[in-house]
Amino acid sequence: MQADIPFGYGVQCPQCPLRACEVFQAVSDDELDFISALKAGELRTGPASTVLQEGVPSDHLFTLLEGWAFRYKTLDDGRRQITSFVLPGDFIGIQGSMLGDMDHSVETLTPAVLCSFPRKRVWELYQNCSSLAFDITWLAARQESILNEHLLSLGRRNAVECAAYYILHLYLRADDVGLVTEGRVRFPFTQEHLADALGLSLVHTNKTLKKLSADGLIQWEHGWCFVPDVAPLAELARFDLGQPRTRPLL
Amino acid sequence: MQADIPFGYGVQCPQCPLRACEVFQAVSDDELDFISALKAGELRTGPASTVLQEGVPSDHLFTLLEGWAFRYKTLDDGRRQITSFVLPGDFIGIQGSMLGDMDHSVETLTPAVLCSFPRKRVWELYQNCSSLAFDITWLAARQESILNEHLLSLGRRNAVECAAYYILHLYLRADDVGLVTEGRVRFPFTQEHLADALGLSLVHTNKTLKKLSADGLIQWEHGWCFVPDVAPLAELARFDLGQPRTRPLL
DNA sequence: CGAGGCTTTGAACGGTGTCAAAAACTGTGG
DNA sequence: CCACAGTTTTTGACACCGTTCAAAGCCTCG
Repeated sequence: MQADIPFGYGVQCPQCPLRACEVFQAVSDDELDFISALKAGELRTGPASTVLQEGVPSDHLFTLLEGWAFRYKTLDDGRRQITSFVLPGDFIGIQGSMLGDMDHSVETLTPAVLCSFPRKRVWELYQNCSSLAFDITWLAARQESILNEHLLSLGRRNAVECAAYYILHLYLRADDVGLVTEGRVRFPFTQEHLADALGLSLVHTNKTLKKLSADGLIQWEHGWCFVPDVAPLAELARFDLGQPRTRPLL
Repeated sequence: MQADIPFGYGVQCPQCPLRACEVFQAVSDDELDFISALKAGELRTGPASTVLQEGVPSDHLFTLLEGWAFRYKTLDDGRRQITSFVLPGDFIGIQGSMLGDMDHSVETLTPAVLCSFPRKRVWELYQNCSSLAFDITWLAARQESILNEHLLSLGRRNAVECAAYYILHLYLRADDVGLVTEGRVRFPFTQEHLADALGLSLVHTNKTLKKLSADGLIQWEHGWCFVPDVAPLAELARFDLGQPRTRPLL
């Protein structure tokens, strides 16, 4: 995929640039028709906009087409935990349509383009297109798997391992959707965001990143992260490379 | 529900004692027929048996009918993170059937009875019973929500809050399936299990529990936990009571 | 009664958090 | 092109929460 080609207004699903990425499983014509018919429209936002909010039911589900976002929860005294970053191709808002209210919020980091599906028609999808219903469950299972691994990280990895794990995780996901060029990826978030994802303080996150830098494992400057070699990072973080990465795109 | 009534051999789904719990949403006759037809059999295990193993694909999905179990992941040096406890009515193994391999293991804490569904017929379910397909996704979304909250706990709550949160969480889930009597619930696991769930060391977990005890918030002795009052625990843990609790049962 | 597993306690260490301030960077307006 | 304000990164000092190590007590069960 050419990550730089911006989405025009009113992209038709069959021409969706994201589908060109090889991580996304092929869809049949029927499925594509169904998806097209389901699409309610596009949501274009600036950076730092709240797309979904904890405690609020949402009338729409979204697939992020372009840009970055993150899911998070907060404690009432302001402590924030980022539960995951959202990259192009990721599906958000299932919580809202299944459980009623969103259990977390979603905020954009960059200007973003989201493809929206009306919540009311999800049920229709389950009745009329079982393969896509299966895909939704598949995506939920994948998200669960990502959360499990993150939980292992927060609970049992120390700061250095945890940071190494997380950066590698983001790097690989970004690579999947064509956002990595020669080992370089734009990370459009601050160290504070990373700290909130790792469950560490900002200061300690900074020192941890410095350590990874000093060891030559990463270089993170001016919003760009360079990973010279994936292998040593994976070893430090005990990251299981070699997991299958293809997935459905709705 | 009468939690003490043991399951006889070859329980028929319509007579499944679990269904009597009011947390579980009513099913139509059609759905019940479908579930019955899908059921491959029952798995009865002793305590400490591995039901599903990380990295291995599973031919079956299970609903836990009776007993306790837990999901966990490990790092290769032995550090273990318990990602969740499994109580009666919980559905396990979606990862395996969706993603191919299990991303975590599941081990029983007590003798257990599990209702098993062949993985191969999940697809059939999606094609022929969309309401149950929806329920599976619903359960996956709920699990995701539980993991999100746990992530917030590990990342942003301190040891006391985190323990308070988790015990309350378990207490309420146990209550849902009739395992609580007059504020008392059997916790069939050791403090080491709890430590592995909270991401704390065993020693510190013990001291944290002592603190909760000293403050009169809980009493945990000989495998029984007594919660005199839910409210102060919820306040300490910033636990959102008042979330809807009913869910489907497969 | 003995053995093994679990819980409890104390002491010392160290990883991470907090506080405070400087330095570097970004974007804006002149 | 520069000056300035606000944000983000970086650094150092210090406190504290949670870990580790070690050992004692306590249960359970054969």
